[in-house]
Amino acid sequence: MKRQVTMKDIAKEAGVSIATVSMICNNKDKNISEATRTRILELIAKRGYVPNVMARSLVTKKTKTIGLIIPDITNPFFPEIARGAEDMASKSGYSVIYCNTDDKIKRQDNYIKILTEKMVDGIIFAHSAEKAEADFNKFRIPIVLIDRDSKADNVVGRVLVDNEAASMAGVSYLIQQGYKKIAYIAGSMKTKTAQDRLAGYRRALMEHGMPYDLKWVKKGSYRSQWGYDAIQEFEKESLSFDAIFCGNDLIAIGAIKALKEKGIYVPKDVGILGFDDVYLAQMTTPPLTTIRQPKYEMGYRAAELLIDVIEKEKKQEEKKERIILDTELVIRQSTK
Amino acid sequence: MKRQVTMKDIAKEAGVSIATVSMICNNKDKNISEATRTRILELIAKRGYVPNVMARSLVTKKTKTIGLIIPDITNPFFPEIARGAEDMASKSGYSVIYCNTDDKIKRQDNYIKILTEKMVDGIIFAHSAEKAEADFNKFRIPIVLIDRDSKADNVVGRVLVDNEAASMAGVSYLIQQGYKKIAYIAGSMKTKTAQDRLAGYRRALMEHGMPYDLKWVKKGSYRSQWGYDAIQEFEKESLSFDAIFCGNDLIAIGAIKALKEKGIYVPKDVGILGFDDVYLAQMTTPPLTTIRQPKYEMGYRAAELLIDVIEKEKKQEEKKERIILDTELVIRQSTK
DNA sequence: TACTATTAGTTAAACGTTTAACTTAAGGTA
DNA sequence: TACCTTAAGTTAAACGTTTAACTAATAGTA
Repeated sequence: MKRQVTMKDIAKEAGVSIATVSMICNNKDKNISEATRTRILELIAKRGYVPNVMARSLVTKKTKTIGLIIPDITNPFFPEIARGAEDMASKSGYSVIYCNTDDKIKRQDNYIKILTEKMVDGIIFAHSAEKAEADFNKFRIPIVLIDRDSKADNVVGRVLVDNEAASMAGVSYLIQQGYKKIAYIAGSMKTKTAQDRLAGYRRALMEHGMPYDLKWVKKGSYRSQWGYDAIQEFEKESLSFDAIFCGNDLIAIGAIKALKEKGIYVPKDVGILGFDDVYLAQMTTPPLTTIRQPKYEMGYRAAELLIDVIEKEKKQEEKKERIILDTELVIRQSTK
Repeated sequence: MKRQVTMKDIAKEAGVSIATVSMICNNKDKNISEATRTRILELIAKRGYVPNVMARSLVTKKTKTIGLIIPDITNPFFPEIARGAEDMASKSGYSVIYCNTDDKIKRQDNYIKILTEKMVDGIIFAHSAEKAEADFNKFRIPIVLIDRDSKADNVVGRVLVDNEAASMAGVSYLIQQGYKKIAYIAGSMKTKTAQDRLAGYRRALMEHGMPYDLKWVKKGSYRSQWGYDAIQEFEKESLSFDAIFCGNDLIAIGAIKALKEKGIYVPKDVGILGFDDVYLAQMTTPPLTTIRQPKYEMGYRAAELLIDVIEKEKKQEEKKERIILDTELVIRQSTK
């Protein structure tokens, strides 16, 4: 591979100093004559010069790169978030390094270390709450939380959804539709979202004067296999229900599959309510009634917020934005 | 934010030279006494020193970062690939920057430029063939192609699937099941995959002495809306068929939806064969018969190959690996 | 004329590492 | 004793930029 063309080469060939070339590249050209400016620019194009970002970053301490730490890109909830973040980032000239943690603290810590070393300018983070509260002090860079809240106060912002209110609205809808015995299959309780959704489920029941009983809630993970398995558990305990609120759409899909195998039909025999409205949700039979989260927007706004902080170099203290995005109950055919 | 702790700080505090610290950090410590070694290591831990990768990269010309250029992470075919690549990369201490091109040449070129500037050590690339052949000469870094082949000869490797053979096997299966009039809804003809799958469809028909007629093939995009629309087009032309081979699972799902709305049932009235075996495929009603691609493995192997080239600094000429992964016909319930 | 401003640059230090070449002291060998 | 080897470092250049501080020449002004 041929050697990279450097500023030095350009400067030498043009008979100017390196600083002149640098200034032209960075549009700090108030003190450069139009003639030299175009001459240098042409030379740059001709020689195919591209600036070395390493060298630049070394002095500016900005890498124009952000990190995106999520549990698993393979979970259909996350690609849209990632896409939103990437679209916004690239619009502002940033690249994004993505990291899958599987909600494992160890992987999470490792990525934090790596991203710190790589000197990313900031991080978008859907963190696991496995340890009571993540230690964000490890970060010396701005971080914005998505999807999952945390009490940690050294983050510059959050882009969330009101999981409790959304769940409450969803379960209330179920109640209004006449469902009497509503079970809840929760996702991983390691996440704040699962805790909030449980709280919403509970509040909906209470406010409608219906009993809240932990017998009717199963706690597991956010995978469709868990939805499938949870149904078996309910059956073992011979618990009967006429509707199930599921922690996310994947769980809902697994549950529907299990019910179908037992000859129980949705929504005829039991109603199913999902959460997220992933792409899949409209493709299943029956299409899922679910609570939509604006996933793309979540990623987009998070990147926007983060980049804003980075560029303004706001102190973390200054302004901690908390953006709450709207959810929407999407009524399809898994409920009557 | 506090200043980064540097090697200089460590060296000064320990009363050694910077070079000593550097050598210890990089395990080039043959000439370092065990005593100093542990002393420095302890100091590093105590002060929380992390090396500045920018500075290092500036001299070594390695960033331990690779790029992943794909059309769209939101397309369920790609997350698994991305995950495979990321898993392998992080195992070897590499990070991955991901880029969505939407198969737009302009975005593609832009990312190539950015990744070059950021000095990634290599690129994994699912490229669009919109322009006859992509100009990989823009790259001064190793690149491995995934999913879509190209005649370009300045790539260090490819990880592919034999789309033609796989399609031929799939369509042959359809024929063996007794289907007589098999249509094909193709994805974007900008991609080599779509072209190869068409070739396979054609060969299957020909080798079984069945007529190949372009009336029965519709060319569009890899989105489920296209599958839906293609059915309307067939109807307008009042073409009848008893099976459809779809360019991917998304198309298949869209087609099934359109058929269902017209009261045509799968597989009773028409059989449907998909491609990819995305997660969705087993969740739909009916679950899709489809040709599975080893997506995770594709990403994993591509990263493995790329990193191998990077670390060995093989010349591009030396060894151009072409890895062909096995596909598998997964028979579910969308065919009889 | 003497002074100030403006234009169009240049100089050189700094960013935090890596690494080839050198040094110095102690120990071994003939 | 004189010479060689080895261990345990040190020195200094290099990587490719950015940027604050400086300069030199010309134009404008009182």
